[in-house]
Amino acid sequence: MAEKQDYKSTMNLPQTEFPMRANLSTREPEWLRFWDEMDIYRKSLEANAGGEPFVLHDGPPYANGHIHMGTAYNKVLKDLIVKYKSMRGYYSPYVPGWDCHGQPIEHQVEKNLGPEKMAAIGQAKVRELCREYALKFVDVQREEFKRLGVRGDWNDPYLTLKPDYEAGNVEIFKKMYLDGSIHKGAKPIHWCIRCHTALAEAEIEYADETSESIYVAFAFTDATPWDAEGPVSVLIWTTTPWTLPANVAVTLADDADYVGVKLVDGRVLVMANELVEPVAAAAEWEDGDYTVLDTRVRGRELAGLHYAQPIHEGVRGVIITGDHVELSTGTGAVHTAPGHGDDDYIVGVKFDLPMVMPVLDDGTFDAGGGPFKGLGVWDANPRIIEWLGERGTLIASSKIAHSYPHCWRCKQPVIFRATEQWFVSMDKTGLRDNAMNAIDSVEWIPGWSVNRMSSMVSDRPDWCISRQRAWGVPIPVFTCAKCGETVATEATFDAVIDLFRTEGADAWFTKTPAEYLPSDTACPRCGAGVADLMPEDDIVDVWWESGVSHTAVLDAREELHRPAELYLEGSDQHRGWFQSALLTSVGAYGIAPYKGVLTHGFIVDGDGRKMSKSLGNTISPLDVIEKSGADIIRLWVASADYGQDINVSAEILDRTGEAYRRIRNTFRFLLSNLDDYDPSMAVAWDDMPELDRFALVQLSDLVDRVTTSYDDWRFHQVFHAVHGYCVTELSSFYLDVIKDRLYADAADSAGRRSAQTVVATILTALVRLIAPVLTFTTEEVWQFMPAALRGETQSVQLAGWPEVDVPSDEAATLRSAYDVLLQVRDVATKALEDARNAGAVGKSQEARLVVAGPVEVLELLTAREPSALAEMFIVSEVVVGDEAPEVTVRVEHASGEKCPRCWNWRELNDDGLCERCAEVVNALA
RNA sequence: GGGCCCGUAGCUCAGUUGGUUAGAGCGCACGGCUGAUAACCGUGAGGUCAGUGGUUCGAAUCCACUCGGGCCCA
Repeated sequence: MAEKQDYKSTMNLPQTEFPMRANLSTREPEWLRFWDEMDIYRKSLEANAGGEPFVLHDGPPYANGHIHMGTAYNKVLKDLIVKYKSMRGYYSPYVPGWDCHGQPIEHQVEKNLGPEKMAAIGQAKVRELCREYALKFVDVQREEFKRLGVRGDWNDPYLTLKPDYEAGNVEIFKKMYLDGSIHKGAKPIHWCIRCHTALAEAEIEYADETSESIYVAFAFTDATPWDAEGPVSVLIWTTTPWTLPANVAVTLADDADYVGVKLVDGRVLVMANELVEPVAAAAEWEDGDYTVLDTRVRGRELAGLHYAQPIHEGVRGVIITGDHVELSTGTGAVHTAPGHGDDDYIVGVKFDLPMVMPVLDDGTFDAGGGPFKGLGVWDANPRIIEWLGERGTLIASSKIAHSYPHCWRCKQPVIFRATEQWFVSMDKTGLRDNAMNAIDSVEWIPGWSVNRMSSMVSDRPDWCISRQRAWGVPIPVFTCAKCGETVATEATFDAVIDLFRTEGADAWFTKTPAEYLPSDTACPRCGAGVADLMPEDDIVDVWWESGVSHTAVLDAREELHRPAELYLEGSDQHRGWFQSALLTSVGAYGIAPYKGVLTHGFIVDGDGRKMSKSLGNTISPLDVIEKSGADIIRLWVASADYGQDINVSAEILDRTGEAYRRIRNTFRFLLSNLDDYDPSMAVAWDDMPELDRFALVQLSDLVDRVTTSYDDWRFHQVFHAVHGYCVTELSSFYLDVIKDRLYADAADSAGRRSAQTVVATILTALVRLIAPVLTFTTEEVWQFMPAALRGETQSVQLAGWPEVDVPSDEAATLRSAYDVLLQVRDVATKALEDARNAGAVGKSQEARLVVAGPVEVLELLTAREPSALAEMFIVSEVVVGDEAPEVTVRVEHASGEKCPRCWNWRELNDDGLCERCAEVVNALA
């Protein structure tokens, strides 16, 4: 026992302080302090001050609530890219931002206050509370993002509520307004009665709702082909009875057949031929209750006929035709109220129909509601049905369950209602075409993303940018109190830009225009002076606000530039930020705000289902950090293919943790064998054993593969390449093989130093390759490295990118030779396993191998030293045997005795050691 | 209902222009080692490539449909 201990002390066994257990949740914060103290963000910029710039422009998350898996994923992916580019030498500033305005915050503040207090305080006070609320969550999220290891200018982020940013909105508005892209118009939009506001598409949620379903007969006042049969009406179907007061037309399908259906009371109802049966079923007509008359005409033949408006006495409506008429439901005759529907609006414009709008902001009817004046639309529904029933024009009535739009905040059903709004016109100034062209100039990752963007831009309606709320940036124009004219000129815009820049948008609500507009400002129509100008009440859509960051941030900050190299967000932003940024940039400058756009999928659970509280399948990144550490999240981010949805579950995180430990242990083993190493001991390529050269070839190939994967934005392949390399190339092959040399050869022998040279090369390359991902762990590795390997470089983040050069001709030869040798090794390990199971050997070092095989294989083997083969197979002896069609390996017990020091089987010297060990031990003595 | 996208072993991913018994790593089972030890090495078992039907001499790869899922829109 004592003797054994002695030999152990003569060996160079692995030694390192680098802990096997990561204990990330407590150690990571220490590295955050370390980086903070050295100001790593500034240092990374200074280091690449002369480098080509790479600007990844952060899309601002909404300053509301804690981060979740999706925001964590997004930020880590960005950080990974920024750090990679930075290590490649790019000047890569990263300025995080937050979206601070908008309805959700205002709504939350409103909820906290309660409706009474809310009504009692003024707009300025509301804005102050909203600001406090937003800033609070900026702080919360900032700390959470930092904890993930994300590097950026956290001390000076961009906030959409900052005065400079608010002024940026006006700069873009000015350009687009003066170009004629922005106009005021009436248009049906989603309107929330409760919130008294227009809602953007993004603010709408669809949910099941039960509505009235009614069939109503509109009596013709002009002659029809069916007049001989009795009084003729056109039959319409609607699920919104309250829109009937605004009816001005009935739209038919141009090409469809329409028939008259005669009821037992003699009335004739006109409807599409193919919908007669469904209508009969809905109206519960029995077979004898109705007759389909022979006369049938195309929809277009009825166009121009008039009918009596169903609600208003003495008013007439007109029959028109349109493309949007569906023949799958209803009657084929569509009740048309241009103020209450998108399709209706479009045909209304086409046929120059009046836009009747009898519904007020609060959802009640004005005089235009006729008998229903003063009623709210939902209350009016049953009354209207009753009223129609009394007049005999109600043919059928039932309930229908269908998907209906709701306000995303108050969850109430919304209505379509025409109001005065501000719009960005998609076509008036060619914005749509210009945007489509700009899309072509951008690199979209993944490639299909361009389809999605193109189809959305080509299909989208004009962009309604006004909101009737308090918490935001005002639409920066004025209205003449005398004549109602809009006043907005270069001079007024510049004055507003100035005002916002110096005092913030709050000043819009606390000052009068006379205080900041040029004194000679006057209404161009009636000549009224500045004292008669009223600031616009509406604020601008938050998508507009975040969209203009290309100007408010990229242009405004010295370290950034426009267009940015990359925008990176979830795929929902094709309709959100990617688009609002594109439209405002193309509108103002004619070009896209980004050179590249990377989109990732959504975070879903292990079964591919979306995460939701009701499903109970949510995972919080904060919990994962607490339990496992941020590097586990970062490794998970890198391991998944973002081109599709990204799964996360306890099992997936467990697997990720296992992969992490494998990588960490590989680093630990590399470190532990460099304890006595210094770069001055490095062995040159020409002096290395072949195996070591091959290891460098493998490393060089890895660097190439990983670099290409990063450059191609395929980060999951970075993970797979690095992990696979640790497991296959290193742990189970090279590192296993060189243990004998590292442990048993003399500490300063050429063989050991050569292996250490390779180990050091692998370590310093590998730690850089994975540093963008495992930001904490690689820093830990960096700080545990022999100081001389680290050099002057304080942090792995400043260490640059590895280059491992190997002579290419020799590398090619080695690759092909080892391709075969490793196959032989596979056969050998299998044979050893069989021998082990048979009880013939335990450790492979107890074995002697006899290899037979095809002549070209035997040639490869005999060309190498038997000792090199024995080393590679980790056995005591390898003998090249006879030629055979297949490679076969016979396992025999090694001859000689087990050397008590190195455990190889050898002829032992008198001192009981093998030749090599005797020499080493003697030299030590 | 429409647009875009996804569905390969328990998990994460490879699968070149369609071409032999579909691969890797992890996990799992079993074994070894005890000088990487809450480590390390080896062997093995796992897949009607979501399903159905086509095109083809041949399909995980092309087409259609169905099912399941995601984002966006109605």
